[in-house]
Amino acid sequence: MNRFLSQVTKKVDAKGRVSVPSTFRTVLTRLDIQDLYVFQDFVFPAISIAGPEVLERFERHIDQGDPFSPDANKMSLLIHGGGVFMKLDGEGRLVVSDFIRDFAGITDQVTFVGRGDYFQLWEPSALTRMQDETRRERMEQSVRST
Amino acid sequence: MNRFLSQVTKKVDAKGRVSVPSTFRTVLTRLDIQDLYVFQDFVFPAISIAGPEVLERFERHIDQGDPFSPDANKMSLLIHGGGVFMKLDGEGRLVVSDFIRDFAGITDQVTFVGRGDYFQLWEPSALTRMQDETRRERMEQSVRST
DNA sequence: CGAAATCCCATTGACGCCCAATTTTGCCCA
DNA sequence: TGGGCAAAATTGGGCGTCAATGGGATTTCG
Repeated sequence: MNRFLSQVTKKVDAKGRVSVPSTFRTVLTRLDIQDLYVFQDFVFPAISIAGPEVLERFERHIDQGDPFSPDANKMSLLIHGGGVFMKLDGEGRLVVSDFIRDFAGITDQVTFVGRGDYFQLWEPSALTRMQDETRRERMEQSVRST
Repeated sequence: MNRFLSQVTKKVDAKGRVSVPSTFRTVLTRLDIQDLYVFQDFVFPAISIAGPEVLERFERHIDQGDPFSPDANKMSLLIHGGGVFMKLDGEGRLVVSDFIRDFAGITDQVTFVGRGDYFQLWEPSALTRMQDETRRERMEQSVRST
């Protein structure tokens, strides 16, 4: 399969590394992605990881408008200031930098979450909390609509 | 990669210096930039840092109109009066002058923020506030559009 | 001359790259 | 169905290099 699915929780080692699940790495290989565009998600307290073309898409979006406008500047602040390129090491591990750690509230454990054509890094309990909340909201919606 | 990305917070030392992240310095070298055009940003309470050609672009922009017009004068006030050339020291450090300090509200910590083809200096909390605010705005946009 | 800006050097710490040990997984065969 | 194996994946750590930091020492300029 060529998309990112499921979720796995991994320990961050003493050097601050986590090995990316091999299933995810397989997808990366299939999509021919070496450089990872790692960015602070716009919606969740999580890190999103995709290929370079995602950044390029964001940039094209900015280029369409006035580059001096507050909106364009704010967008750039998110996608440039809130993003980095990273590589995996020889063993397929990712360094959990402060950039990642602080934004996602990650300490010694990371949950990898597939999101289709990209994946995310979550602080484990934050993910379950968000999922629970979402299920609850959907329940209430269905109740209302009956 | 040949653009400025990500964000890093650094301490200003006792002599008022901060070392520019090596990733940024690498980009500067790749773009062959020695003299830094350091100016007070037009949009944010932050300092923007780019190569000399950015100033030249601004000047060309002014030259296109009536040089005596209020607009051209105001523009010059910003790009000339609000800008200065600086160099890094031997170890790649930048002196945080009052020019920078006062405008960006920086005291003992500076956040370097990549902006694509240039980078910025922010007072750390001001940056996170702006980024959070922007994400919130984007959220509200999507909600409205549903 | 005094204060600040520069230059220079030493130490510390972080990171990339590599290899070894261990665990897990998939598969074949009894 | 249960082992047993081999391959793959994960994990831990060593080591060299480079970046970051702190602190003199020296020069510059008012």
